[in-house]
Amino acid sequence: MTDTSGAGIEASPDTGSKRRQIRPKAERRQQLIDATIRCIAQHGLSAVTMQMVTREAGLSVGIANLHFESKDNLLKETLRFVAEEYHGGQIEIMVGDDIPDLGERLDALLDFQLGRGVTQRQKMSVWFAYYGEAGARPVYQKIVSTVDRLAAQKLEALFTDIIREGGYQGVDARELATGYSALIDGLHLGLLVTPRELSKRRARAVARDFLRRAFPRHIR
Amino acid sequence: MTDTSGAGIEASPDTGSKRRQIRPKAERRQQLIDATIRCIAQHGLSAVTMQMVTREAGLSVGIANLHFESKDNLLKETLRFVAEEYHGGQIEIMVGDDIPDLGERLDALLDFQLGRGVTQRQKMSVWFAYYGEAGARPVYQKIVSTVDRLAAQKLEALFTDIIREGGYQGVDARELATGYSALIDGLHLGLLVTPRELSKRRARAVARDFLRRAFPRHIR
DNA sequence: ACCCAGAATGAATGAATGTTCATTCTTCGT
DNA sequence: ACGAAGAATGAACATTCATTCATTCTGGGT
Repeated sequence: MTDTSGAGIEASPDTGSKRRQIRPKAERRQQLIDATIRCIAQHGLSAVTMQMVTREAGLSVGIANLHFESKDNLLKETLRFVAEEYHGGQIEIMVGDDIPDLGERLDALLDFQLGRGVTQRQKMSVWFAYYGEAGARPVYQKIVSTVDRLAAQKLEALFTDIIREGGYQGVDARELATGYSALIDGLHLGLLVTPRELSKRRARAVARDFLRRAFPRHIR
Repeated sequence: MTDTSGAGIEASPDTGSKRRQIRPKAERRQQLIDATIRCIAQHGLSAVTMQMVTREAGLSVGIANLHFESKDNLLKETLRFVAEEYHGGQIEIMVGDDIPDLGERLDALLDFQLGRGVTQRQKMSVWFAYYGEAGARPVYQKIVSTVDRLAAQKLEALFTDIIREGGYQGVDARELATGYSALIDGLHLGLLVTPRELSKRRARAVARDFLRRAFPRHIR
């Protein structure tokens, strides 16, 4: 699914209609999660309040505790959603046979990781907001590492295939995969914290450089 | 005070002394910043309270507002301290003439970045706690990018020297420096969030691999 | 010995926030 | 048409936290 489009992340609440609407639980949950993402991106995790989130979603305060038991739980579920969306997208590219050429598949992966628009910046903010708390919250650590480990395995497998196909010598797939993942994370950080110094184009160039140096016969 | 609650990793200053001590302002400020670092590492930035910090420091609540005007300011000054300590250490290694050999200087830099001092969970936690909020707080962004830019310049200069000395062809110092910095940041993240998957030793190996691939005549 | 500048204290205050729940409203099956 | 199930509301409540400030205490200078 190439179109994730952020579900309703950029949509604003219905304007004017004051009428109370009844919708199924699953839809409200997603609506609240989307609002939470927007709030975290705009105000930071530590400044997010329930009132803020429910107002952003165009709903009343009580509803958050109706569909999620607590604020803690809402934040937890929001992290789970973002983590699964991000890693799920990566994995789909890596294991899918849509792109038979391995070099092109690498490029598609890079596009997904560094190529998106404004929505991606929101997700990045959320991502690192949780990372910041992960040191003190085992719950967050567990959610992230679960999906992370799977993505790391798939990346290592992809690299292994590429190494075999290209006949590259003296290269360890696991070590390269670790390095590439860390590089992408670091570039995301740079884009978030020092956007003035690091443009998206330059970030892509840097990541591509890493891959080219490792797999010269596959990239460029 | 009742008890100085040795929860902190670093030993607290005076244990058992209930007597009120008068110390110069600068000393108290540092004491409070240290306590703030410990609290953020243990409980997360969003859970830190003034009461928590002052108790950790073995002082009363009022003192924090005496030496720093507000909680916001205390957090800001703590970030400034951590940022300057980290980047200052790097810069000292990069520009100092203590190590004339450029390859060895690179190794020393790597030691500093992934060795004991920095990779302590405490410092890492603090670092990324602020990164997480930086997307929504321009003040944090500015503090980090100010020191960050200086360190990036020094790193680029060091890489330029190495490229000249080694006669490496087709390598851009600026791009390499950006990549290396991002890689180090990403590895720190991995050490913090998924310590089970990424050991300190492996992180060092990955970073060294990056450098070796770029400067084969200087590393190993 | 004695003073006093200013360092340190912590109970009190008021604002902000998460959670609850009695009540209202919508929808859908019959 | 109608009633029940349950979705949605938001005022009220209890708690927690940053900040204040009247008061106490300490140590160096005289």
